[in-house]
Amino acid sequence: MKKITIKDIANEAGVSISTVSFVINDKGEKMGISAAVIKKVKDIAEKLYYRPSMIASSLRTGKTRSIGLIVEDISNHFFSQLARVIENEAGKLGYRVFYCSIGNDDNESDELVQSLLQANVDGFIITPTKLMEQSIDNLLKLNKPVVLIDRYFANQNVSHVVMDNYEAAYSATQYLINSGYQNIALVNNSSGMIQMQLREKGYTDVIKKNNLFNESNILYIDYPNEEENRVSEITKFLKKNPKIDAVLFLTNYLGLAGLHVVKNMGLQVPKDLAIVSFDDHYSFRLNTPTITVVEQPLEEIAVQAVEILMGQMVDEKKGEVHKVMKKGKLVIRESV
Amino acid sequence: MKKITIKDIANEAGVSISTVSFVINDKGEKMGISAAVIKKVKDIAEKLYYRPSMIASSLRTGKTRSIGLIVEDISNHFFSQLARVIENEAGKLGYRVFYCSIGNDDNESDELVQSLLQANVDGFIITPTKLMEQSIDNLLKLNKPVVLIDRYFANQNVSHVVMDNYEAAYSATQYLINSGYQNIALVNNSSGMIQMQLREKGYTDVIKKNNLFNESNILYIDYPNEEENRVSEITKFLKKNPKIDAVLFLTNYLGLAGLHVVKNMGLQVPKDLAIVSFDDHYSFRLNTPTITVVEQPLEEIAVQAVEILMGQMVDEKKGEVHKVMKKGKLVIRESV
DNA sequence: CTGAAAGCGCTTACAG
DNA sequence: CTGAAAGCGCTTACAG
Repeated sequence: MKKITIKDIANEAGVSISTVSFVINDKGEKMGISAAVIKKVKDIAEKLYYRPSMIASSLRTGKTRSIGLIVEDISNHFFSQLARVIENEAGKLGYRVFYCSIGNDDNESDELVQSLLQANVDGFIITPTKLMEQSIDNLLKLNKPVVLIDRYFANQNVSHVVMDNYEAAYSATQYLINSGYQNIALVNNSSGMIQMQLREKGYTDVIKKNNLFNESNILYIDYPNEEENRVSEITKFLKKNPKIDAVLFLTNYLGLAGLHVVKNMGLQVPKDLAIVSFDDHYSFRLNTPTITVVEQPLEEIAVQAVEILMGQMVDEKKGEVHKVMKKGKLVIRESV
Repeated sequence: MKKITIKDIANEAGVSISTVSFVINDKGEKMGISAAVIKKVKDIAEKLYYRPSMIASSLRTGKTRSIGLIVEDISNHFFSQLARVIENEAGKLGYRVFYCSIGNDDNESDELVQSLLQANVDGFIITPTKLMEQSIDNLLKLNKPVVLIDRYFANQNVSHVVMDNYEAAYSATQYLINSGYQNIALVNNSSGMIQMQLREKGYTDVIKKNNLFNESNILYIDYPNEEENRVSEITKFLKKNPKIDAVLFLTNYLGLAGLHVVKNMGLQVPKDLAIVSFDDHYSFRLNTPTITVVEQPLEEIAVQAVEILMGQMVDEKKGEVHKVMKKGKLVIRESV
């Protein structure tokens, strides 16, 4: 079965390929093609199961109707959810999404960008890691629309959609303080990424305001890292600081490691230790007790990121930069 | 910054575009191009940051060096793991992977196939759902390489790589019997897909052999379905059949719903109820007690699926059909 | 109202 | 050892 092209249809219909192209792209009427011809062409296209070649049309127009999505790790629930919503949103608008994960080697991130560039995606949505600032600058130079999500670079003027991390951490910590905890620890990673800094700052500010600050209550876990190491680091940390009565974990995998530790050490939550984690996860809802979390407005973030990106793909709005913050939601469960 | 093409390089180097093309594709030596010219062209390409247009080369060659991957639901851990390994394997061979999820509407599955076809993928890896048999037949007619994973259609002669579901269910059930359980329930879904049938048959055969069969010990949960419904169905089922002392859950999301039920009903595992589930999941390892599971050889399945697919993409092996079964692994934890 | 033709950026058979 | 040219399947400015 050979591939049906626009030419086959033109032959069959006895018209030129231009006419077929106009009809197929629903420009028939605009180009003043007679209703009879339009119908004939459409019927034949259907009869022959004609599928336009995206490749050929991309080559001609320079557009692929696709966007590249680079996330930190697609196997992390947070990112796979995000990806799913983005795919849906983009799909509604007729855009395909090409995913990829940065994985563990930040050095490879520019290669991902290059390969998406080579695939000629029309725009990018990225959760950037530290080393990507340069890659993103390059995209801007190439005039490629880019929207960052989850984090961004403070000194770069690029559209982004993120949660209000400072506020979310501030509220979560405030909630722990209000619940009577006095030695509230923080578990962060060492990535230094801006969203992590802001979360830490939210925690620190409210803790200091309440005169509860204690530097040794803060743990940084190397990033990236394996779960085993996270578990052993947190265990060591809790053993060394027995006065800690609550912990705020700044990402879901840190929180999950925390649950393992609690389990291993036989601690009672929240009696021995209260827990709040950023990002929701299946295991947080299933755990006994269920875990209080800061839920990110994933859906809103994804929807708006796509919207902004689409805006940047039409010429008039090309230069507009939108910086959006969405509020997180403290989901109160049983762990505090 | 304009797009650099082969022509720019040819101009700069003072050679023809053919020469450039040969060099870029590492056919320079074979075509007898002088080492000096090769070096010159390569240097210029690098200096200008030349990136070949995949689109143009695809249009010309008819190959895209990409494969389409259709999974049941990318947000399910099992499938996202599978996707990740497949992406890695394919990546090693210079192939890009386009994912998509069938989601909840089986009727849309043919559209996914069509859109991947339109994107001109060179081959397909699919976890088919019931309604896809026809779509897959179409792919075969179009001479597109296809490898099915996780399940297949009994009457269709298509390459596939699956776990030995019958054996895995048989062993898991045998293990429950050996551990002294007498009223072993089975929770299946109503999809009727072959892997589910085989798992059920493995269970049934060994149960009958031991004279433990009881039809009311088998529950079918509508497919597809929401977690809440799964939880309430399982709850009703366990309440109605109080003699049940062990349950074999045939997928990870059934097992997870089962854990919710156990939690809600306040049952002690394994004292009140022993549990084994198919497919591993983070929550199974974190749960107290940890849950015994049938782990699928994900990595092996993914690797071999890619291997077979690649084989089918070279002409000589085009027609070869490989049907492969891999053994599952019973991971013994604390829930039995 | 419709067609002939150029061109997107490549690859490759052919010629010399 | 290297180049001129055809062609992949489209879109679109131009002509009539």
